[in-house]
Amino acid sequence: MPDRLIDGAPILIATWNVNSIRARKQHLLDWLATAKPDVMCLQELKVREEEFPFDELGALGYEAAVHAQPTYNGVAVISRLPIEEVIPGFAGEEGQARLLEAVIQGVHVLSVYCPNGQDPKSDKFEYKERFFAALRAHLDGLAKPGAPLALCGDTNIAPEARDVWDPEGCAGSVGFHPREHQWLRHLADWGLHDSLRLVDQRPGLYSWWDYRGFGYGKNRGMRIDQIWVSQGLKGSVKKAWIDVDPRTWERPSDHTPVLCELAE
DNA sequence: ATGTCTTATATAATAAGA
Repeated sequence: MPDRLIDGAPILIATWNVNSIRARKQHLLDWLATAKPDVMCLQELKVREEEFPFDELGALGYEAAVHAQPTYNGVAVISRLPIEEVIPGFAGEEGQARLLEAVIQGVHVLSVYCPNGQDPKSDKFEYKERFFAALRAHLDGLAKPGAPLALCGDTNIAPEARDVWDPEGCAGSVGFHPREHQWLRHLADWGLHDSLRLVDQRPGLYSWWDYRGFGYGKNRGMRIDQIWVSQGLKGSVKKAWIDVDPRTWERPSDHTPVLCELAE
């Protein structure tokens, strides 16, 4: 058995695809002030690193590790606990800023923004396939499943029927396609567990609703953001939930935060 | 409802994502 990884106080980890850190800066600051996560993974920064709000997050007690590019993609880990090591990027990115790892209290925290894939017939879908294969290979080279690791972010895949608003209608579409489920299963087979499903089996728990067609109002959502924990952290997951509230705010991200509390 | 709302960029109209 691995050593105890979480000493003392519980650690609250969160992940949020903000869909532009500039457009959502105040939402993020407001949410941090009340939710108070210790570690937070962010995706879709859509900003140059020099325009990332280091100072305003610093004022709330967070240091930040950022892997960004102009206009598209971009991921970060922000933390109130010291960040011991930062590894930006990996071999599968193909020039797009989609993965950053930060080591915090010995825990590997990975913020990931997986490709959307657009359409199963699109070449972007092939990129999504390569990305998932490369991500699995990256984990193979990074750590053993017994090591403490949390892979957090927007996988752009809803794992199961209970994670989409219309399983029949969505079947075969991007985000809920059998090939995508194979890729996600292969990734999870490294030794990852979907933290929310360790503690909550209810259907209809969504993290994303389409801007189009009044998706949120009709609750046409999908759970495409997850916090995956390694075998070494599985026993430490005490709570896991989705905070829908920010999706109701004015000019929201199309995603809402996902959280997981780790404790002895 | 293959829609339309979002954000980005050499700030006006377009591209791209979801």
